[in-house]
Amino acid sequence: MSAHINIEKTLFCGQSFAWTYSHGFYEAVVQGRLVRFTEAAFDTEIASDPLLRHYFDLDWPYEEAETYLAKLDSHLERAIAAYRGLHILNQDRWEVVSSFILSQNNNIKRIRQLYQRLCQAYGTNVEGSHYAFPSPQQLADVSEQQLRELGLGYRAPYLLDAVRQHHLLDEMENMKYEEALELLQLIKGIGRKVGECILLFGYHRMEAFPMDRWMKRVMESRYPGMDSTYFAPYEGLAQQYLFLYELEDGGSI
DNA sequence: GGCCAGGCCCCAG
DNA sequence: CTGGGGCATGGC
Repeated sequence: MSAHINIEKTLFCGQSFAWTYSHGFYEAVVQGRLVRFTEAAFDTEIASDPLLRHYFDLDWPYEEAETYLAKLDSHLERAIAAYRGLHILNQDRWEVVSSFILSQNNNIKRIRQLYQRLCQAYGTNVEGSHYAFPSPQQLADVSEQQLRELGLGYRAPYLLDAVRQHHLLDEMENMKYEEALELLQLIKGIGRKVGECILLFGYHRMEAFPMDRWMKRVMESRYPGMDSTYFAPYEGLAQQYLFLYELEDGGSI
């Protein structure tokens, strides 16, 4: 019983677009291999694997953070009660960068579609119908027109600019937060919000606080005049709970 | 059939 | 530096 992780919410809360769920199996290609498991098998098949332990972030102090955040106010308390065990994954950075370039002015369902189409069109086949997300090298010779035909729309040139500048992603390891955010924004199509998503979901920077349309609604209605520092040092986790709660519960109660 | 989506670019002021 | 129009696409 390693994990009080909430697998369904963690995989489908809008941080990763790689996962599918059907006939009781969660499936995705992670680090080049097909990962497929049932809820019941998580502890034996996933939690025992060092690489996947890291991917699912099973060794970060979530219980401590949940307890702290739940005491801040009743809205957070409800969100945490509803989705307790929501983890921030340790995903591949390039996949996160690409995913959130696709995310702008888009909805989660369609981001997932575009992500999967890129995998099938340009990624490596891993097993059966499962493909890895294409590397920068695999996308290097793809044209803007080809990406538009996949449905990326005006985001096509943005992804290509990220391909060209993907080397930037290795330079931010120990950079200060605002500095890393500025560097990311050298890539076309990455602004503050997308940059913060990348730092949270790709670099596990918990001080990140992505403000999309949903989060603006939450902040205006529940936390007027306040900013992310209220949630420190767990801004990123608080944000993800509040985002999901707003998205799924319509900010009710 | 409009409205909306994990926004950003670009250009006026 | 701030504000707002325009933007591809498709789900609902």
